[in-house]
Amino acid sequence: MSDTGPRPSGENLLFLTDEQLSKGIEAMFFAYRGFTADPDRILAEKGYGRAHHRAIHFINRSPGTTVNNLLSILGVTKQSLNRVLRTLIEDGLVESHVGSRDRRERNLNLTDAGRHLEHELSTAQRERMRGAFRSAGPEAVSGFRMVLEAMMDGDMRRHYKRLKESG
Amino acid sequence: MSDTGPRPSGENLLFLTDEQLSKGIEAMFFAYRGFTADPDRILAEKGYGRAHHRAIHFINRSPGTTVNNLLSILGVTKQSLNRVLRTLIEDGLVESHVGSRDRRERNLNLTDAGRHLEHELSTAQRERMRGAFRSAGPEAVSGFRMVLEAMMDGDMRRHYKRLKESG
DNA sequence: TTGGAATGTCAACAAGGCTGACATAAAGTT
DNA sequence: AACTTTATGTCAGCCTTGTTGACATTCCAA
Repeated sequence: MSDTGPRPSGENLLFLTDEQLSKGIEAMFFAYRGFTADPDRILAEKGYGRAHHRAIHFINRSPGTTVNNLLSILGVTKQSLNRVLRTLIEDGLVESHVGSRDRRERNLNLTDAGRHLEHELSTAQRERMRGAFRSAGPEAVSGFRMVLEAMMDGDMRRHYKRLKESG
Repeated sequence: MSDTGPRPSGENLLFLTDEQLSKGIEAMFFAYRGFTADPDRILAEKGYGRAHHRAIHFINRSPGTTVNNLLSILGVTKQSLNRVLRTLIEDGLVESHVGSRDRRERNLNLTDAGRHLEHELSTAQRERMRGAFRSAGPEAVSGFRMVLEAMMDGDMRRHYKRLKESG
């Protein structure tokens, strides 16, 4: 269970030692820090946190989305999300309108101010991603996405693919 | 700044649209959720959180490490780390010994119980990583690591490489 | 011996998770 | 029409994990 030497996977000739896997784990940990670092700085200036960023990101990505859909993407409780949404609506970054087909629902959209902050955040994060993609090269980018997609839970992969197609 | 069509990078012929970069961003977000899901379940059963996991992981990776080194790897305040370390020491998962060269320092090590929990956590996380690596293939794994390494901040990349070499 | 570094501890606070309970409106079902 | 379910919002309270600030201790080094 915890031998250290290399061994064949038997499936596709991949030799995956615990050591190699641990390096992948540490790579994820350190990279995620970099991934969030730039938006975190911008958010901190304005008194927001990562939770606000996530809400803004996915509302921007699926304009008119409902609270329930956002809940299932973000994987938090409605109380948590509601606290964040309330401040964003109060601050005039997000608009909430009663749904047209189903009036129990709320359709969420960014205001101009919301789109402005979204752009600021996503630009910073994209620049980091662009730098990483450029320095690693196109083949690496494809591998990066394949591994990440394979690492997702089923529900999250569903959301990911849906957004990928719609985008 | 926000045009949508493809455009040349001019450096290595990579065409990186904002859309492609956004997909990379979402891939990171959803994949990180999967990355932490299995350890989170185990930790929750035992009343610990991710902060405990991180401490246990890096103490295991660098036995005898000091508090200061851990602080710089984890990027939190000593008060935050200390709270976590205190519970781990009280629970008998971590040992803290006065340093030999410098007796102001504390050398941190896992106890047998600590190693046991570490193994349980890392096995779960490695299995997820192994599955992702296998399904994506060896070239994808190499690309995955290149992109992640390029995404890190300088300090984190230093820590990452040091651990990679020592491992 | 004095200054600074490494560590630990106390207190207070905030963000952002969580659960549970309850309210309301709208839609669906019988 | 009556009832149930769904979508949302809200209140209260709790936990983890981050923060800052203040202060004590220990001990290396100049």
